[in-house]
Amino acid sequence: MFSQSEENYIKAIYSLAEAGNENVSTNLLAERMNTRASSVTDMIRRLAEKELLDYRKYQGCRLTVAGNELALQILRKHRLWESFLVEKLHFGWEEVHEVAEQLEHIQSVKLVNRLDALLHYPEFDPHGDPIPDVNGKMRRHEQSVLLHRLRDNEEGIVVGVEDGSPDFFDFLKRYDINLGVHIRVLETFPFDSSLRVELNGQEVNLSERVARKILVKRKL
Amino acid sequence: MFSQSEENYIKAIYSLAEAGNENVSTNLLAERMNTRASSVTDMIRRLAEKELLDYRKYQGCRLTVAGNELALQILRKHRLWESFLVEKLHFGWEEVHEVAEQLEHIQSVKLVNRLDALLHYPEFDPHGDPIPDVNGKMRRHEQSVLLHRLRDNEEGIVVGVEDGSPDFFDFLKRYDINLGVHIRVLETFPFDSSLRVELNGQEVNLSERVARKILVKRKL
DNA sequence: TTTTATTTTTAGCCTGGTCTAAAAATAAAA
DNA sequence: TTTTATTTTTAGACCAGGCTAAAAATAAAA
Repeated sequence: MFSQSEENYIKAIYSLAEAGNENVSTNLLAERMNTRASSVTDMIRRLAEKELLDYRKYQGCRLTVAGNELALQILRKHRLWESFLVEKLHFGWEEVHEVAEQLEHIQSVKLVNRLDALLHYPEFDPHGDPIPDVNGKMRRHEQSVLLHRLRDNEEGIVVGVEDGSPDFFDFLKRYDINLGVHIRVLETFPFDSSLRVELNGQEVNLSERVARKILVKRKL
Repeated sequence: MFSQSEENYIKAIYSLAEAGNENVSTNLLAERMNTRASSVTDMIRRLAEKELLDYRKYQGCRLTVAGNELALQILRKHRLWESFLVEKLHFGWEEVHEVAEQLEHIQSVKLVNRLDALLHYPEFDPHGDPIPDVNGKMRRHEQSVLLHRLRDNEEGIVVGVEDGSPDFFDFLKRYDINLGVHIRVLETFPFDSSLRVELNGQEVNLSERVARKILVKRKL
């Protein structure tokens, strides 16, 4: 149906749009895809041709309904495979992304639905991200989110953790991070994806690894 | 490491070599790959360049040790995925090939070994073909083989079937095919992969579907 | 508003993998 | 052994998906 490259572009556009970009600019997409703006322009033209996105020269692009559906379908596959790798093959959550990047391109509706069933229709993947169901619907995490998903200035209340190792609990104790604690994200550093946060009246820098293990409930 | 296309060529050369072709000719390979002889020549040159096979102009090609190892590794992945699809996702044996053709190209040593463990290190795939172990070693099926694997003039003794449906048993009863019956393959028809066989003193034509469900022990 | 800086697009080239058509090598037949 | 048929290779082209360098459009600054 669509090439791996096309699917990767669609996925990237989806995620950039979700992160707040109405029209995704060529340069932004180029950066995300680790490629050149010229290559992006070419691909965008092809994808617009296939009605997966709307595009006006110099104005960036946005997914059409069909493009959105495709993105959700790929996301579904990616997250189900990640779940499979962790649940059934005992991979660490940090190892699965790379392999899932490959597996998400396997073409077989039956396969992905059977996988879903094998895993008992999970609603969230090992990173805490929601898994679209067979119709592309996601349980929009009204409830808990992993800390690293908060954006600058968002605040959440700790409702759980996703790691039971002694080292991790030592860390939490050191900073008095317990259930019910309020955490506000002040700044995120793209370099290492670490976060400067405010909690218990102090400012702390949390690594990505830590932020991906702390479940919070968003405060609106 | 290697492209999907390259891997598919290696696989095809392996299987043609196994089927008795010392040096695999360009035309034969073209036919198997559903492509043109000129394309094959190109690809063979590239693969020879990469030391996966030996090649002398107009003389066909054969796998090097490295090529053989690669072929076995791909075969291992293919057959483990087929086993997974049948065992864990309840696919029918006839549906799995196409999907496994895609899955066999996923690059992750850890993945395939974990899959192997999940399935408890199976020695044969759902079609009865042997699965290479982590070192590329195959339990050469001294014992039972599916009937369709016999070549012209080979003879086997029925030791089991791989289907429990009433329709299948009706068929077996009609031709008096029971445990212990001797079957000699007289001729195989590439058109539909059906077989003309001699059994119980009669000549019968068996479809591929049937031949893939009957387990026999080879008579030497 | 005009100039300057930035973003985006165009134009043209490259590689992998395919194709067709024609030439060359090998095999079969006379 | 010479001719004819078949197989295989070469030559040249095409497409997807990338690249660089330069041109065009937009945005920012003077």
